[in-house]
Amino acid sequence: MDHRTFKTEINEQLARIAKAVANPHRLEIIDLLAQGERSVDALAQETAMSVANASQHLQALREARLITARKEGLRVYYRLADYTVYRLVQTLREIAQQQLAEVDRIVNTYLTQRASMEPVTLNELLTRLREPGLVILDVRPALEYSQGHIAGARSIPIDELESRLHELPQAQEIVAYCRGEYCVFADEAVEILTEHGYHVRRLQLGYPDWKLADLPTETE
Amino acid sequence: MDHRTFKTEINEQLARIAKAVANPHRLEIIDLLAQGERSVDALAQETAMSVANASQHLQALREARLITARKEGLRVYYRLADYTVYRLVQTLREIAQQQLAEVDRIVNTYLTQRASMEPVTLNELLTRLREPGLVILDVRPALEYSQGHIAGARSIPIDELESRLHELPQAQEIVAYCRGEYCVFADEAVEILTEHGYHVRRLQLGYPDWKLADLPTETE
DNA sequence: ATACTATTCAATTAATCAATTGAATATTTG
DNA sequence: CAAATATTCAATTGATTAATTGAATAGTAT
Repeated sequence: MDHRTFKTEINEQLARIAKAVANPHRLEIIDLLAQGERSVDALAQETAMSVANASQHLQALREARLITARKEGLRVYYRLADYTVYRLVQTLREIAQQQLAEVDRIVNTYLTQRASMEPVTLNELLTRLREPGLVILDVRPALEYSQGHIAGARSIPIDELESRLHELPQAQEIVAYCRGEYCVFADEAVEILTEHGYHVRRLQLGYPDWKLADLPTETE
Repeated sequence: MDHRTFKTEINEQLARIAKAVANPHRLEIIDLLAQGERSVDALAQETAMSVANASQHLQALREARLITARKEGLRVYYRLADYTVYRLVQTLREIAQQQLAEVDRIVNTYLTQRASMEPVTLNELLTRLREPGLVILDVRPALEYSQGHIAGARSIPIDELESRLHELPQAQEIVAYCRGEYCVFADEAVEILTEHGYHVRRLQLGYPDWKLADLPTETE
């Protein structure tokens, strides 16, 4: 029994997964794929990378079996190999938040309104899902909403919010959410809605966290 | 509001944590530190690295704020900066097991008896903690046992087990555990004890998983 | 058939990472 | 004090990673 070799080989497999996510672009790609399947050029655009570079990063994730692909015509669509792959991002996020002062500094620098907003926890929203006076507002792009969203949520993509305010009843409380803890769409929605006199709060996490917690979702 | 920059900076911090654990030696170091604080030369020995190399890897973990150090005389002792850092290893392990066929292949190659042994889950052991006929056997080195162990466990380090069999009542059921899912001490203990007619099963995970689940622990 | 398009592949270059080496630093002992 | 020791530091070397570039491949439309 060669323990040393066993240990080494096992830890090499664990490191293989860690290496695959040890790059900021690849983390962002996983985050986007957790919203729903995406083509290479869509991912490239969203992450401000060249198609060739995005493709290389996707091959790295694929080598580690974290994503899978299907081809349709000219396009290749990627998705998470298993939804639990998103747990890698979650755990990294939680540990980084806990251990790195830089995370707070970055959040406080860019999201200056967050300190004054009490977010809604997943659990709180779960208990209020059937509340008649509550609007759950998904401000991600409509495609993402249709691929999966919190049960009962309605969709107004952030870039349409200003022009579609009239669709939202001012008497109701709104919980806005988007892609995850570091997605800014919901922060922007809270700002806009607050300026227009709405009672609105941001959901603390995002759709992938909700889904991964096996809470009620819908697709369109 | 520069979303692109915010996204990039946040993901760089997440990647910083991932990079720190994206090395097999560093994963093993975290695993060992989860058993309790350790000096550099002890870590170097256990991981079959030079002291200089171990020290370099420790500096990498330290840069990512995953470990902390205290000095005592000539020696520097390292520990996890927070016990939840072990969650990185747990998550990587779970995703690797789920996504990489290589993990099963490696385990089946080196731990050939595992397929025929039904392990005890943490939950099952928790419900049986006060069972009078059950012996919980910690087969890690005695130092690790003293730094922290499952409440009510007794210690016989694996390298002393053959010579101390007489201390174990053959009429009782034994649950053996060690450092974690890929620690082989408990497998070896099961083999030895089974050969000698004991009724013994391995705990599925190890002490750090037990501790991280906030289940009852003791120190000596 | 040609032209266009989405993606991958492979090569190149620069940056980063890992192991080793030996010196430097700090502590302990006789 | 000198000698021994545990660890870190810094430099070197070789390996790996990331971005870019342009060619190759496969699919679609005319």
